[in-house]
Amino acid sequence: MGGMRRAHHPAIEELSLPEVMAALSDPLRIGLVRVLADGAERGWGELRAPVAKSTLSHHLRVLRDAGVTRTRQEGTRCFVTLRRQDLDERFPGLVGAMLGAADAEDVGGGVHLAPCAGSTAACR
Amino acid sequence: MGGMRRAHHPAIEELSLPEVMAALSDPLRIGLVRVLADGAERGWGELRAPVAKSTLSHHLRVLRDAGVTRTRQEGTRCFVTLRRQDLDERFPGLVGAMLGAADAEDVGGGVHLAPCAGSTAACR
DNA sequence: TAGCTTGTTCGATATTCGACGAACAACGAA
DNA sequence: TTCGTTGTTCGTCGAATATCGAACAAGCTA
Repeated sequence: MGGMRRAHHPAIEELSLPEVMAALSDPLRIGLVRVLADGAERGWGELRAPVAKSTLSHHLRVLRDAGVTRTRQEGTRCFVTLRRQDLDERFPGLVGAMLGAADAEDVGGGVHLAPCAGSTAACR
Repeated sequence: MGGMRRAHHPAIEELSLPEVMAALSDPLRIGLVRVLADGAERGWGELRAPVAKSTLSHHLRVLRDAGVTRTRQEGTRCFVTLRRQDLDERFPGLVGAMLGAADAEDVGGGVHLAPCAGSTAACR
């Protein structure tokens, strides 16, 4: 894909509380985190949100730079996961509390997974 | 004091997760919340932060508008409290987790209380 | 090699945010 | 009434953010 020379993923000790809070203060990004909350790895293209492709890319970058998600590249496509364990280690309970509140009021409900034409392993 | 016609305090049901997260994503504001974390009401003038008075007022307004703090006016001065109970009711565990993380890395350490020349009831 | 797919990056806007000093308003005190 | 105190609001600036469409780059595929 594009100029993604190598996505930077901050180490656990580099996670910054204000930066993580800021990353989690946008409805769309909260929606993305909710979609990833079950711990499963999701394909970039599986993610659906009511914004342009470049905007979605931007938000995923903010989450990645803050250390909230991890992006793995395989061939020409990307897979995203929530860094739940790292976050819980550094900021115990924070993500869980945020997710609980977000679910309760359906924050970022516009984000969801592609209808995933229920075939075999196509949807991972 | 100034044009503060009537500070608006959102009701519990009006609290917005993204807005609260945003309010808690600034180091200085996190510092203010930490200072108020013991539940005690603090005088505005007691609060010390390495910014201009107008900037401090701005940050306190952001916290108030988001529903994080409550401001009470008595005569010519203001008293601020953390709306811990309301926040916990709406977003269980969120503030606690944030405070735990903030304490661990001393986020907003530049904010503190005035040396409070240890007299009688002068402090509060 | 030529083309297709998949994300990223590049401008270009429009908006918001943090910070400051100065002016202002409300209240108590002299 | 005239001050002094206490915060808020205003106007301004530079930096950051959200969004979009277009261009681009890296890897499959034909």
